[in-house]
Amino acid sequence: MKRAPTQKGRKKPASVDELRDICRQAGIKLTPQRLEIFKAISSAQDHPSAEILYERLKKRMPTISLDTIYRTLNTFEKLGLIKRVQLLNDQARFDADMESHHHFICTRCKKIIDFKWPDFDSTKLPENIKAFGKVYGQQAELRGICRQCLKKEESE
Amino acid sequence: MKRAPTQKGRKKPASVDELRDICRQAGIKLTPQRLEIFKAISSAQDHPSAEILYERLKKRMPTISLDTIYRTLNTFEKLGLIKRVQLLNDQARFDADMESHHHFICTRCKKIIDFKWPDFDSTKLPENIKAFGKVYGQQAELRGICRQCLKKEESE
DNA sequence: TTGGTTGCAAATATTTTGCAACCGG
DNA sequence: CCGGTTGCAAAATATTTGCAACCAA
Repeated sequence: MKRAPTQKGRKKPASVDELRDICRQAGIKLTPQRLEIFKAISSAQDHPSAEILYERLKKRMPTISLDTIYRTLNTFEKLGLIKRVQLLNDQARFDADMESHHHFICTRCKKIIDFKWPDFDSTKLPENIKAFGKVYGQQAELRGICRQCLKKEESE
Repeated sequence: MKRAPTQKGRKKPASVDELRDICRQAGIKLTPQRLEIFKAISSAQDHPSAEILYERLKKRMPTISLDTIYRTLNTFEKLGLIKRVQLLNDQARFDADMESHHHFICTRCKKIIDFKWPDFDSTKLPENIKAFGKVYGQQAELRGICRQCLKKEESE
C-alpha cells in the first residue's frame, strides 16, 4: 500500500468515488466493510472511536468485527483519508511545566518538542467559543517529522 | 482530596516545598514515593510515560511499583501539578474532515467540538521551528468544561 | 494511633496479530 | 483464480482496582 505523501492534500471528507480511486491507486481492495466504515466515519458529526463505529455498523452489517474496524481505520489513516484526533494513543505522557507552551510531535518516533509561541498566546479566540462552555487552557500542536527521522527516511 | 480549581494558577514546575504545601492543603500524605515521582517528572526534559518513569525510579527506589506511579500521576494531575500531554488516552478517536479546524475538548465528558479559527491559521510559526524538522500540520486545542457539564456541576 | 497509601496480583480495557476461510478485481 | 482481506480467537499492551500490610502525620 502506498502512503499519502503528506496530510496536506485532502480537504473535506472524500466522496465514495474518490475513495474508490484512492483504493485503486494504492492497490488495495474496496471491500463492503471498508465502504461501510468509510461512510460511517465521513458522515459522523462527532469523532467516533473504533468501538462506537462498531456499535453503529453492526446494525447495517451484523457480521462485521471490531478488529476489521481497527485495521481499516489504520489503513485509512495511512492513506490520508482520516486523521486521529490525538496521536499519542499508546501511552499517556506527562508534563510538569505548567507554563504556556506548545508541542511539536513527530509522527514517526512520537518525540515531543516544546516551544514558545507568543503570537499564538495573544491571538484572540473566536467569539462563538463562549457558547461551548468554559475554556481554561489553549495550546497549539504541530505534527511533522523530526530531524532525526528525516535523516532515517533518506537512508531507507 | 481537593481538586485544583482550574489549571490556570501554576506556572513553572512546583518546588518540593510547594509540593509539601499543596499536599497538606489537599489533605494527602507526602510519601517518599510521591516525592520521588515528583522529582523525576519535574526534572525530566522529555515528557515521560508512567512506564518510563518506572524504569528511571527503580534505580533510586527499587521497591516502587508501576501502579503507584499510575495512581500518583493521576493524583498530581487532579492537584494541578502536572498535565497529561494528550487527554484522550482511553480510546483513539477519528476525524474524516481533513480541512483545517480546531478542537475544544471537555475534560469532564471528553466531548470534542470542532471550530474554525482563521486568526490562528494565519499566525506565523516562530522561526526556530524549522530546526525541529518538517511541519505538515498545525492545530489548536482548547481544554475546558462544556455547557452540559457545567450544568451538571451546578447540580452536584 | 489511624486513615490514607503502597505493593502485589488480578481484573479491565484497548489494540494488535496469527491463521484459515473467503471474496473482490 | 489469487492475493489481499475478513472474522475469530488469542495475544499484547496499557491502565485500574481489591485488599492486606504498612507508615506519615
